[in-house]
Amino acid sequence: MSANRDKDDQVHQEKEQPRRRQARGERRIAQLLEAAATVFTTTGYTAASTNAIAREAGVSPGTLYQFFPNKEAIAIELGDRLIHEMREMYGEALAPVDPATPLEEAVASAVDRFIAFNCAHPAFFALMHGPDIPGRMAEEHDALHATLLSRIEGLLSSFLPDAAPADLARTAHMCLGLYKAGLELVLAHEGAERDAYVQELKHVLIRYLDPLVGDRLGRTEAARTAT
Amino acid sequence: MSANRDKDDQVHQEKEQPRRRQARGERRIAQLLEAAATVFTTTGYTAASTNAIAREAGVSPGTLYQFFPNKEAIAIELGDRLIHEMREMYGEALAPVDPATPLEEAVASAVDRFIAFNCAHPAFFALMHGPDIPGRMAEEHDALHATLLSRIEGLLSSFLPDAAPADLARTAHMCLGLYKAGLELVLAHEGAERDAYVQELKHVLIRYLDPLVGDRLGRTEAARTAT
Amino acid sequence: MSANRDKDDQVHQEKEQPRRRQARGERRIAQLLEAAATVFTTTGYTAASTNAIAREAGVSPGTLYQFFPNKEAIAIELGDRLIHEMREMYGEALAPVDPATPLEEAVASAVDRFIAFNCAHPAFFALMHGPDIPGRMAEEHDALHATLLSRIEGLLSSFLPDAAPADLARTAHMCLGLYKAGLELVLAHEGAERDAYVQELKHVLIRYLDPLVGDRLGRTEAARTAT
Amino acid sequence: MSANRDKDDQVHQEKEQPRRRQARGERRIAQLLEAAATVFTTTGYTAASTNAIAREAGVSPGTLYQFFPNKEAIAIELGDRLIHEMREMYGEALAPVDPATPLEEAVASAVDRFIAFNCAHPAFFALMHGPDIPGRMAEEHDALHATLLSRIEGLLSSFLPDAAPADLARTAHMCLGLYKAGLELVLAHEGAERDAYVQELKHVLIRYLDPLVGDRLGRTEAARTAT
DNA sequence: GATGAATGAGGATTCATTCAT
DNA sequence: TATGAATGAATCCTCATTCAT
Repeated sequence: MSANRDKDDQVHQEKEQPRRRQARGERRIAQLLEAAATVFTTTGYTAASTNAIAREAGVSPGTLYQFFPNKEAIAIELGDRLIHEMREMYGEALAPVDPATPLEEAVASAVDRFIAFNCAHPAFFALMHGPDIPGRMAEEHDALHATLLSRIEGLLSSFLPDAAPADLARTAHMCLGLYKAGLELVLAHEGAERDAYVQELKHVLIRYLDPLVGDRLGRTEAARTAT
Repeated sequence: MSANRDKDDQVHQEKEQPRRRQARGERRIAQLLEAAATVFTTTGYTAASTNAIAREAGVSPGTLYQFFPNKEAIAIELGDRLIHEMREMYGEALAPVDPATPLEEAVASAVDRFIAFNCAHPAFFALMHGPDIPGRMAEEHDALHATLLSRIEGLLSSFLPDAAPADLARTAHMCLGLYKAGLELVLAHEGAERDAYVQELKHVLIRYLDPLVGDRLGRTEAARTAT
Repeated sequence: MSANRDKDDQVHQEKEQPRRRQARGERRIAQLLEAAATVFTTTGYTAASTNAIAREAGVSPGTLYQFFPNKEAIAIELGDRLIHEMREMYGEALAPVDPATPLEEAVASAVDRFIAFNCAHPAFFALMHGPDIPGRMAEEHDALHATLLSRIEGLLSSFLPDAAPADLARTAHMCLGLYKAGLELVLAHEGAERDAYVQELKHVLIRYLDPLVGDRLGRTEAARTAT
Repeated sequence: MSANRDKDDQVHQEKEQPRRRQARGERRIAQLLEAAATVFTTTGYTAASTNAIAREAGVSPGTLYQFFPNKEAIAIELGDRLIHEMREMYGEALAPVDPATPLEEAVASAVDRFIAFNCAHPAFFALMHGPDIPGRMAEEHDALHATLLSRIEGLLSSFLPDAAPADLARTAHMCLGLYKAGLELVLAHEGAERDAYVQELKHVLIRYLDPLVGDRLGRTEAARTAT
């Protein structure tokens, strides 16, 4: 709840008692988004039906459409909130980092936090799970994607201050892709095996990035060491 | 009515043999699979409808069901054929490799071939594209997945002869995941950018695997060199 | 927005209660059941299609499914309502009867009422009309059947107080079977011929039951008299 | 195989080798009818599909339609053959009987034979199982029905020589209906319970008919005795 | 005759969305 | 606002029947 989001509370856009109205509305929206998260997680985004979401939220379909113009909008808003929550949890985390931090540590911490967040908010995975058709990115996922990318870019830029923007963007895309791939495997397993996959994912990212960073100190040693 | 058809006179109590197909049927099947490939590619597997496939093939829905009991069966058969074709193109490629081959070269070649195959058969991507919900792998994708995994394991085993089976399997899973992630990015771009992504994907895999191979000769040097 | 609706403000976490229906919905249900009755009567249960029922009711297929999960449910509800109506018309009729009533009279009255009811509600016949394959009783008909049987057993038990339960059940099954058979013939004819069949049906039942009752007074005389 | 059916063998309707052709055709027809019997028995007439029958017979749908113009025709022909077989087994059974035979005996014997026949040819039941809609008798069942009725009338006429034709017909209809009702119950049970139902069915018929016969000797005594 | 391919309307059911109350 | 009713096109799939070979 940073400063720029509290404004709504102060500005009365409508006459009457907008406070109460909005309060109830907010609750309904939260209710619906929670339900959506559950349904997305359970059935996947595509298979999720608006009726199912409304039912899960304990409201009528009509009510749902009072707050969201369509299914996509629900996904978008849910994504926004998740991003927001992420930001709250980790600050502008993944954001520029003390350049002195070893890459290893930065990556490991980022992965751990990402994964923790995903486990806490399984809907995140469902929303992140890209387009069925490469190239055609649906609006829902788009926003989420863009945000994640920019955050990853932020992180990377502190390690690769000299990289060309295009290269940075590409690297960020790669990292996100690799992360999603790893996450899928992580979520598909449990216990020790899950931990092992987490470890592998870290290796992948560290080894991928390490040579790009290269000349910054003697960090390369780390990447060279096998499991 | 050639001689070998008059046998009917002796009343062959025909058992439940796989009904012999006519040439026309074989053609229809090919046609339907081609149509399915198109539709899967265009809309993704989940959104693809059997009616759409039939329409694309220029036949009635009933005809489709004469050859396939359901959508899943189409995906499975299409997957089988693609795998088969892959095998024909590359032999038991990706299969064990001359251990003297440098990792770099092996990975680069495998990626190039995989990608070439995917570009030639875009449906492959649609079929490979995993489950919406992690853990719940549908039968359609399962077969394809299993085959790919075993091939990758084959390739890896020549580089990691001493790895424990569980580790080998995990590594194979990772490689496949990474590959799929990279492929998505590759397919989402064109021209020089696409090539750049191909290169990145190779880096990812090589750097990920290199330390695991490690002790085999002085191959590590390669991985250390940045783009 | 009357007072009792503002309670929402306290956020009643509404559980999975049987969603309260609106009057309109109740009307639609009645409408749909009426339509179903018509279609069942016209085409028979098996051949009746949900789309046909919806069309007959003048609504879209979707509307039908808002109230009934499937065809079976329609049949069951219709059956329930018919049973209910029957009970209302005749009280716990067919239920135990003054033991002094002559069998003849009891049967005649029961048959007359049953037939009158069937003529008023022809769908009853369609629903009663058993399984296509003996032994495999579908749920729809089952409930109706069971109810009818228990009512017949009730009637019978006042005449056969000493019968073993198994015999009573068997006799009830026979009576129901005979009744259905007779009903079919009755409905297939009109006017005087119909009346004649009604008479025959009564004879059949009376004569079948009379010897079972036997020792109760000199009732046997009746059965001995021919048409 | 009475004399009037062997004629086909002697009369060459077509030139060529009609013998072989017809022979093969007859075999196919028999094959198809057998398959139809199986399918009708398994799924009921309405639910039986021509494709299923062809499959069961091990031939293609096309072949089926080479011999029968439609599903109905199959049922009709199957019914005819069953009737024919019945006639062969029991001669003009159920046909007029030595008037001295006690009614009891005649009915019991007829029921036993009918039931035996039904158990040997379960398709008979499926075909006999009347129209879903009273009054609308489909052609398939019609023929079977008519034949059965005329046979029952034959039987009855020896017991009721003085009955008006209309009464005779009505009584025959009743008997057939009662029989079908009883058969359903008989087939729905097994072992001792089945036998009990057979016994009940006999009682029903005997007691129903006895008073109609009445004046013929002292037969009434039998009917008066309870189980 | 025999085959298997082909049809296409029709079946049950779902779902995003809109409407009347 | 909130509700539940209403929609209708779309989904997968079936089946009696016809057609080309």
